[in-house]
Amino acid sequence: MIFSGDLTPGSRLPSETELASQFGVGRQTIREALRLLELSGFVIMRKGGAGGPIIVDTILNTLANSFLDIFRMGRITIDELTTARTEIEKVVLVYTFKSIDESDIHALQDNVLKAKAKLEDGIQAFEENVQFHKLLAKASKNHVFVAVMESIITMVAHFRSLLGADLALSERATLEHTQILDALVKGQKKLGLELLEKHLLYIDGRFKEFSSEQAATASNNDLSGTLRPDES
Amino acid sequence: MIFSGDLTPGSRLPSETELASQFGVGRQTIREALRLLELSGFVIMRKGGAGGPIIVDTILNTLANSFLDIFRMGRITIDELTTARTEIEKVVLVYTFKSIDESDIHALQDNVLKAKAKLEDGIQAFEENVQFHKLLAKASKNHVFVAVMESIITMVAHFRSLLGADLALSERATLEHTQILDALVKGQKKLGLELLEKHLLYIDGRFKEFSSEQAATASNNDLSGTLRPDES
DNA sequence: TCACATTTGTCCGTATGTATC
DNA sequence: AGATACATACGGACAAATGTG
Repeated sequence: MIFSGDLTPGSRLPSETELASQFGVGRQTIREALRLLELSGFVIMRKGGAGGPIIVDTILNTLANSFLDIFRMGRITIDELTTARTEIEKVVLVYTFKSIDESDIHALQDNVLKAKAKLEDGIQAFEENVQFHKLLAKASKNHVFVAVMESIITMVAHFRSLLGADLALSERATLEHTQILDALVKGQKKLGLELLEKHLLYIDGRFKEFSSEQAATASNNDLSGTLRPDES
Repeated sequence: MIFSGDLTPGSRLPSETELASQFGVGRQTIREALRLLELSGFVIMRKGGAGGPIIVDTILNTLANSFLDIFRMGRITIDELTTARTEIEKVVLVYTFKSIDESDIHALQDNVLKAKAKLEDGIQAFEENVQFHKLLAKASKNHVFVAVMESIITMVAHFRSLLGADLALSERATLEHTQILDALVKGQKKLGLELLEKHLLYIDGRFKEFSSEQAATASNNDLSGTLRPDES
């Protein structure tokens, strides 16, 4: 029913006990089935009066968390990550140039404005800097690109968050985002691609510096993090 | 412990009852925790004497299933899928040319030989044709590319399996795989890229024919499939 | 602010099917 | 072929959380 669209986000399923009697099985069986749906990103469980299993759509989150698991297992090096990110984002940007529309541009402009406001207050615009690239992918209007980029960017953001704050980095990133957005608005495809490549090259360079510094100081084993960090 | 490498595939965890008493919780709580690990691709549950929760590594499978969920929800059109597949695979092939080694070539040769053997017997080499592209990605030696391509190819294969058998298509695919492999062996990068592009263009064209034919005949709603089809 | 109904979260005990030795 | 170990499933019960009146 979820696949066919009969159940859309916001719909509320019957309670566990009701589902159990409807299907003629025990509550534990229903619970594990609901747990599967929850982990697949199709429902969330809310306690209390108006609670119960509620249809949601957090599959992109689930997908990104799967990628994060691979990263956390140490099977992906920072070099592999940045290489793949750069190559794929370049390809996606070509389609973004083809398909971008007014609302995309507005969202991107809003993003850099918010980032600049934060920087004015002396705090780094980490979330906005990450979000900028997700918005770029969305503007390509290809859901596969969106899903892939969302996952890769999430891994990059996870790695970035492991390295403390860096106001200067966020400032430079925001500036370069502004330039890329400007090229997008003006339809300067070649310039936009060059700017993106330079931008990613710089960011990746800083990442590699960071990771070698970190490797030199301590053996950060990242066991403090939860398994499912952010279900926003 | 899985992330840090203390638990590697093949390790066996204590039984549910033992884990429950170790952590001071009930069995159902342990069961749901194990279910989470199972769905995340970290363990499988085996019944019987030497059974119990066993550490495995099927995260790529979990990842691909997440993508499949998005596809099944109808959020990805066949056009978006083939476009993204073509663009990303072209990028990956560049890295495959850089990093391919003897064992990769051997695996690819083995693949086309098996495919030809099947075709000789008059049966289509569906699995081998799919596997060829996964092997190409593996030869890039970039785990992000591997994960992304594995997922995309799985979606393509899922869609392909919805359209009945087609011996001629499999024959042509195998032939073109042979040519691409030949270019790889000889290091003819430009030729290889051209061959891949032509190959994907043809396959995608057939897919679009198929899907328009299908749309004309019946409203296939794909509800017969299981939620978690292949946990090989 | 307080009580109440609803629903999930967790627990225990028990029974059964099943794979392995 | 039988014993064993284990997951799977059921029913009943209570605690905790959450929204409503």
